[in-house]
Amino acid sequence: TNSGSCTSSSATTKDGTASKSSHSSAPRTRKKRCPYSKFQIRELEREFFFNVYINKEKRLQLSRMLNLTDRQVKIWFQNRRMKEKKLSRDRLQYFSGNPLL
Amino acid sequence: AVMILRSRFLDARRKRRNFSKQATEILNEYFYSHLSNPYPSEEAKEELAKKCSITVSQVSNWFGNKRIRYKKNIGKFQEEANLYAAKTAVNAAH
DNA sequence: GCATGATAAATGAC
DNA sequence: GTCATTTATCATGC
Repeated sequence: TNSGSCTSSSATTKDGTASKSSHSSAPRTRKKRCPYSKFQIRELEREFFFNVYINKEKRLQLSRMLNLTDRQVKIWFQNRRMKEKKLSRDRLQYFSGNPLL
Repeated sequence: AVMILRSRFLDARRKRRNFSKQATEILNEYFYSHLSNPYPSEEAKEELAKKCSITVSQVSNWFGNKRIRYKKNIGKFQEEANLYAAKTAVNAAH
């Protein structure tokens, strides 16, 4: 649904060394949250199912294929692991006090 | 039967239901009486969850949403803030 | 039509 | 690495 608005490039160009300037407080603008496409999610989920922890090598490969940064892929896996943990907790709580079991 | 429960669990998550009036009351009381530091500890969250009959995650969600939405538009919540400020003042007097 | 609860990217503490 | 959080977005209630 979203198309090309968020694809890669935005802040990745040369990152960092912008050191130049912005004196003291450089509250570098927080990167705007951009939802990933269905395709990106499918590929990320596929790899996650295969391996909850991803190699550096596969991470680079996947980031290139999906037009994401390695950092974004890394963060996605971290968040995805947290989601899995929360799902487990919720399942336990939901099915524990169930009258039909 | 298991499948029914499974599906029921799956769509029970994003399907939103408003909290009870009493629950919102309790959460707001805590929020506005800790306005300088509206970050309840894990223990406080558990107690709030129990009193509101909701989960700890739901308490965290509520405070996360409340903090950002309050910060983004303090004016809109001014009336509400005064209301609960007065309420906690009365409670303190008793 | 917004208010509200839940989820998805992104950051930072540790 | 985990994990609480911020922020925008999503989906629903009314």
